[in-house]
Amino acid sequence: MIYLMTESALVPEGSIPLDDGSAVLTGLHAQVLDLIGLAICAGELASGSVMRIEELEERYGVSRSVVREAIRVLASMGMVASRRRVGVQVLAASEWNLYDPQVIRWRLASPGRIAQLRSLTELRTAIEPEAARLAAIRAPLANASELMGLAGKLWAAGQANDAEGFLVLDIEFHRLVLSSSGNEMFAKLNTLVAEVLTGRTHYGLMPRHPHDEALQSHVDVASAIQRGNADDAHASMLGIMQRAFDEMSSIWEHGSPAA
Amino acid sequence: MIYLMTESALVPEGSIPLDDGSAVLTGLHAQVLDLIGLAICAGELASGSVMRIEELEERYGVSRSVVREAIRVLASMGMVASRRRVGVQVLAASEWNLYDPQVIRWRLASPGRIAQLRSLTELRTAIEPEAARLAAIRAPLANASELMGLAGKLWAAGQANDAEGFLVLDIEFHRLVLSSSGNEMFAKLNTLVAEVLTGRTHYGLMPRHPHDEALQSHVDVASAIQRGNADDAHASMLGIMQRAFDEMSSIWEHGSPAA
DNA sequence: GGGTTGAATACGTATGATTTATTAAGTAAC
DNA sequence: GTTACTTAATAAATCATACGTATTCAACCC
Repeated sequence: MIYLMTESALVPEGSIPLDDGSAVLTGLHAQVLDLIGLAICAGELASGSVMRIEELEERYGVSRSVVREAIRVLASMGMVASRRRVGVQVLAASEWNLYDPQVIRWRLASPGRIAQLRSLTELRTAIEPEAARLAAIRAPLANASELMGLAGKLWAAGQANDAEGFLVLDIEFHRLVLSSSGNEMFAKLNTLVAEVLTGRTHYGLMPRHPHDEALQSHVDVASAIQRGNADDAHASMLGIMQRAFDEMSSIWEHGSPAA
Repeated sequence: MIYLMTESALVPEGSIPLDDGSAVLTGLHAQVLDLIGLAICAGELASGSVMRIEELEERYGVSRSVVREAIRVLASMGMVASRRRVGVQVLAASEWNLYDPQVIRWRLASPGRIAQLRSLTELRTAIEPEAARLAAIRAPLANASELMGLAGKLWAAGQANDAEGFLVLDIEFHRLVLSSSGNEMFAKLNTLVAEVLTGRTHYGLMPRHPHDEALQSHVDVASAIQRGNADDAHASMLGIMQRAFDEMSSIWEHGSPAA
């Protein structure tokens, strides 16, 4: 039997994000959902295996309603399917909603996170240069100025070897580019990008010291957006992406971060 | 009070896709979820408005568990948040999981679908050329051959003015390119692309007769992938995307499909 | 006026009863 | 032996109800 935390008086139900990227799960429903989701993504509950509601009630020591609600959410994520007279069946990974923020977090917390970071980085290579191009065309002046400011601070944090500060600024920079694209679908990928940046930093897939060219490219992106030069913005962002991909590749092929 | 269909003996719980793209919703849970989700996307339930569980029970004539499970799913999609002593609050559209297939379907069924098709088409412009590039590098020979076959049939269907046949083949062509990219994140966008292609056809945002260049571009993409020429595959797919975007733009600016 | 207390409220959780779809075994007919 | 039909077992789906618990709001006191 797995014991779960009871409600605290401090926070509303659901998940409350913490500064370090983790979160407190309040409410039995959210906790059970998290445990089952993690177990599936980690492969502990293999594709095809079935479980009964009653079995889950006992395992987690919660009531039917809590389990059922968690199962419904997992079903809407394509992770399980529940069928009468059979039980709750774990579906193949090809069925999962890989763009669901919760699924992304579960997979990044599982073995196989490296392969996922590779997929996500490839996705970024397609998205972010195009977002930068659109931002150069559509971004309000205020956003462009803020991007310039962020690029400056990012440069400073890189020079000062301030890894944590760098990460926060980097996330904010890319978030602002995505939202400045004026396209809701691009903007929605900001959580995905933030998870990738956090993940590659925490799992040692970044060079210990950011390369000067990477820092300069961020300035170039911001400057191109401010000038309204779409092609330059695209090219500079593409440079950032390719460098990020190469850095990750070389590190996971050689084992440890380069200097 | 809204009356819902009772279970039929023909199909399992959940949603069963139909040939025409629609689906039968079996199970009270799925029906209630669909009704509320649609109402929110259509703007009938405005952002910020609150409803009580009991109120929803009465409106749909179902029990508490059914309503609660639907609400939990909507909460995981970022569409509502339920807070004690307040009720269930509809969240702003900026919080919704726009990549959830169900959310995409609800939004395409709502007014404002044109704006969404525009966003989605812009997203395709970023994704599909890159997917074609990767497919040229990674696609198994069998996939490349199948793409060539599809491109041929697509060309024939276009010449024959067979709109329905064209749509089916077009969906299959783009699905195969995405999955041949070898990237799970790209592959997962096949439902999104299928929805866009279906939507723009059914809402009259396609030219009545496919342009010859568009048909030729599909052949070019398939051929480039088979030759392993990444840059050509990228360029040809980009051509398809830009033409699609321009066609949609000109139609919704002038009102009716061009010849 | 500001902080504290307390009651009202609506969600959260637990549980038992009942219904319904589905599977699989058993049976009869061919 | 295979097919078709019937029946029983099973587990999810639904309903109904009770109780627990956080949050809000207002009355109250200092």
